[in-house]
Amino acid sequence: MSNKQIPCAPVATIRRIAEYLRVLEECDLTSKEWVSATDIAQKLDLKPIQVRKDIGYTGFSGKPKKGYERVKLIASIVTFLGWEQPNQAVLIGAGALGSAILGYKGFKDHSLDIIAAFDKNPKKIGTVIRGRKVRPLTSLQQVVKKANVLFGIITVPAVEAQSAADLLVETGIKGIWNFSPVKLNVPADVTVQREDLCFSLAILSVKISGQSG
Amino acid sequence: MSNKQIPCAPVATIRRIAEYLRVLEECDLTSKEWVSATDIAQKLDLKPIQVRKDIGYTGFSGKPKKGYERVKLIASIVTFLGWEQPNQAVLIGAGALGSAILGYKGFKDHSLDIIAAFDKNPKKIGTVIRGRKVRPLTSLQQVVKKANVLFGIITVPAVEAQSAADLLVETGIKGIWNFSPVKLNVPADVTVQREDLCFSLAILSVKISGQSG
DNA sequence: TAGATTGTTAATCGATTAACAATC
DNA sequence: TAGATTGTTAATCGATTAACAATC
Repeated sequence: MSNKQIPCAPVATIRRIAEYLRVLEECDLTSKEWVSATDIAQKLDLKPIQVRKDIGYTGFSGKPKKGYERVKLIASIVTFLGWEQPNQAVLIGAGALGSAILGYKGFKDHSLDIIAAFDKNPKKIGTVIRGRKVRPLTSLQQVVKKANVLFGIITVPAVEAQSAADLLVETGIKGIWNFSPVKLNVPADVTVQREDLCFSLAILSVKISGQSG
Repeated sequence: MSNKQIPCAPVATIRRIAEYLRVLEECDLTSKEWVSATDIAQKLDLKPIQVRKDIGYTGFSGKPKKGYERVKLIASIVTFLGWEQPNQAVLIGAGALGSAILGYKGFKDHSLDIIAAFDKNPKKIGTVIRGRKVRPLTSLQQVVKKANVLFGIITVPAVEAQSAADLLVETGIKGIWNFSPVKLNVPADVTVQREDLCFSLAILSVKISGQSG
């Protein structure tokens, strides 16, 4: 009965699960062997029922009265997120934002390893940014094939975003993390995660102005 | 009858409306005086009914058969988003990410004007990043009061995020754009927009791995 | 006029929340 | 044992989609 069908988790659930992982690794809870949905919910202003439902999507089971075995729950979430082994990625666009992302230490905790940076600007090629040598786009295909690269990160200006995406698609990559303010055109089997600051700014703007009304 | 009650728009609607604005300003449509929901939907892979419903939240009305008057719709969206006048913001944390945000040209199109940058590092104070002099946190209160600052942007490391938020709350600011991987503790009347890369990474990871299942 | 398009009201869909039996 | 907690099944809530009358 353990091969129960687990339906695909909603995006909101995935976000929360990533947050549970962080809470479970916080020092407040590291001393506990068992953690309940109530413990987690309290730290995040959520309702215990939601935490339980979310954890269900990972396929992990707790024990009535005790809760969830902390270490095993962490392992289950890590598996659910696909963060067991380091995941290789490449980055296109070694500008200010690209550099910031290359330098972000936090990704190590999420098994993300940006193995190479690419840029079309000849002046940048060959320079070293955050420990990675910047390479020409012509070597993208080769690098992706050689390492087992899971997805590409696009941090180029708007006008160059689509062609960067096209190059990534050409390599056979199935995921793109898009930091440019452009809706990319890609085949249906390629997943794009948009990180468009304009949207967040819009939400914040409306919420703030709405509060006075 | 024009003082009809418009309910608060869902977050997903706000995101899409920001995207409609971009489409309406694209060269493809600038020649058109009238734009229909179908026109917009087609450009974004959405259904016309959703576009019409969303536009309804802005309070703007179209004309049967013709569609929406393009220039007026843009104006209505800009008002809805609170982007009529430049909105002042301050930024705390002049590191790599902070610099990238300070240098992002696209914000001009969204009426965002980051008027000042702050940092606690004495070595950074006084230096100029992307045209803004970095100031000490002790002058935050004064700068916020003098200008009409709408919100604060937090780009400090995780451990400093909460104290940065506390300082912003102290100034009376009602909005925070939080780029740190920390859930901030703020009063109920302060809006926080989280920009946690870890969440997006989680979503992308699950979607990619899920595709093979 | 006929057809395209709007905006409203109703139906559907999916996510969140509640209720509750099972249980260590 | 009694009480806390899980996981399932049902109810509620809100967003999306459909249906359709109104209209330029």
